[in-house]
Amino acid sequence: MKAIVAQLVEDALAALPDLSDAVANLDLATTVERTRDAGHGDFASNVAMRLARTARQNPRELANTITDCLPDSNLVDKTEIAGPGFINFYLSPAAFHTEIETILDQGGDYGRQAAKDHPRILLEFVSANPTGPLHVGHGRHASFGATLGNLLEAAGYPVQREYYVNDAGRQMDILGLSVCLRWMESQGASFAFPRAGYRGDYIRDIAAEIDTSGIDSVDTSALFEGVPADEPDGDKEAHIGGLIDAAKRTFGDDAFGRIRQQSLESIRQDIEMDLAEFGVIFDRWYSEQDLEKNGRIDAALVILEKRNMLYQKDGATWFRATDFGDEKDRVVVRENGVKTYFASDIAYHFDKRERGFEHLIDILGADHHGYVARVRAGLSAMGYEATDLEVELMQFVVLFRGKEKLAMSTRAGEFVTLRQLREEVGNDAARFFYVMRSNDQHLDFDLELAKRRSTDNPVYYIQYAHARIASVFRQLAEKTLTWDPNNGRRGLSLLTETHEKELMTALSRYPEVLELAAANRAPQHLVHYLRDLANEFHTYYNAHVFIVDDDTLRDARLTLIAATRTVIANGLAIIGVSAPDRM
RNA sequence: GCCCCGGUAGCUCAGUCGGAUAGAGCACCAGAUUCCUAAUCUGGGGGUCAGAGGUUCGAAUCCUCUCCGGGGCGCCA
Repeated sequence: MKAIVAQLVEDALAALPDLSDAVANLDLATTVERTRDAGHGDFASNVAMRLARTARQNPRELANTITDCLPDSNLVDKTEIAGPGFINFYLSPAAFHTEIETILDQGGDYGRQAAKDHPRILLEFVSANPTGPLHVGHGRHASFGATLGNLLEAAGYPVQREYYVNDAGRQMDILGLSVCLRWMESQGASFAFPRAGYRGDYIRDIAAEIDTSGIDSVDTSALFEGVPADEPDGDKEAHIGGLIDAAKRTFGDDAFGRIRQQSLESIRQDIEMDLAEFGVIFDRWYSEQDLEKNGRIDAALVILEKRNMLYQKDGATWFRATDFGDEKDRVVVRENGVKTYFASDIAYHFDKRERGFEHLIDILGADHHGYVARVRAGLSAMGYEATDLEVELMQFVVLFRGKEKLAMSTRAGEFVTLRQLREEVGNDAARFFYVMRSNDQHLDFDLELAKRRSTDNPVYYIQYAHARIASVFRQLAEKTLTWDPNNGRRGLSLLTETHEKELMTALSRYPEVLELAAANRAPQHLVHYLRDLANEFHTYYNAHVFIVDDDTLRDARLTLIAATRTVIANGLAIIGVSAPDRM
């Protein structure tokens, strides 16, 4: 709808050749906006003020000139010049009626833009290490990422959702060892579990179900002999490192490797199932092990070497990150010959780009912000643009139960898992609450509020609007009446109540909200919009009876609320929240 | 020390590319409610947009500095 007004302004300016220079460096789409105050009409343009300086004209006079050149349109009732030089547009009722018809015609597609071919977007999110179940922080990443993916698709972009599985490296060895040790305990062995091991109960569960043949006959003394002391007397990293070496030696690389793979695969599958239950589906699970196996990390290092981006120092191989704006050079191969995590990440991001994705979006925890510059540097050094990579940083989640803040200690295994949260408040409330706030705002997640079945709870309030509309149609049937949509369309001009006009205005904003939320990577705009829309509907419901005796007025009102139901359902679908017909 | 994010009503937060009188929910106060769902509704009070300077027709928004809170600055991942 905004586009209609913007087009009128553009046409008017085209008829004013004297202004063409000034117009040239102005993005006209940005000069039209919704008014905040109905007293200013439906849309306002600040184009005259924006052009006034370069055109060296008084803004109000300029606004007058532009208004005179506006083409006639049956969608605009009148225009006014107001304030310092705003042009206010008052749209005709027909403009809103057309929009209602568009909603009904397009249904689930209403608000979506035409599919574009470019840029192809690769959206990577969650990517939690497969060392344990997802916790509430990951839930925010999952909800935000899934919603952003939906928003970008609604904006017409081709999107692939990807989960990068950090299934290589030392922490996988620590996982494998933790499982071995828990299994040995289950067989009656007794020893101090390493401080740096994974201590959660899920490790015992894995130990109970996987194939541990190969470590059956090992006695603990052989494993712990000669291993450096654990904390507090010694160093926990050295201790667990010694245990890993001992385990590989005594069990054999094959047996240990098998346990490690089974353990991580068990956790990875659990994560995938957890996310699927949460409505978060990935197109691809990209394994770091595969990256290494396929030689892509070495290949990336060769390219960097050829481009003279690497050098040796202190026995390690360094990448010249400072040449690309990072604050220091970074190690890619350690003195011990082991490649760093950063080396695989260069290779991974290069690979994303090589697979034809022109725009890469990573959703990362705010604690990873220091990492962004070097990944960008890597991408630049590999011959792509640093700006090809966009990073959205997520701030942390703090759980509340009413006023009480829930302590969460990952170390002690006391963290709340995503699964526990979902079970307590339900998927809908969880998906909704997680995207309620801007990603760069800390999120206070109130479990009590999320569970409440009253209008205090925004997700409830919005779903209730949807269910209420369905209920009205059930009432209609009970009264043995039917809705005639065509008659309703013809009768839309009967909808002249303030509440009806406000509801129509709110509905017509939906495509603009979607576009804005996608462009700004800001799902909270959609959340706020849906709450506003639900509020407009509930207010209307409370003020007027829909099922009236007059056939045409009744059909028209039912047409309006049917359109409302469609928009609420579409918006909730983007967030991943159900739109129930009954509650 | 350097880097990132935040600071807007009592609380939790929106505020688009600079736009007209600063927005919502909760809480609070006052009313209403024989009615398609009380699983409520209507109205009201409440602001030094952290502070100071700058840019301009116009600043919560952009720039500079300061203060406060969170996070990050590994041959960890």
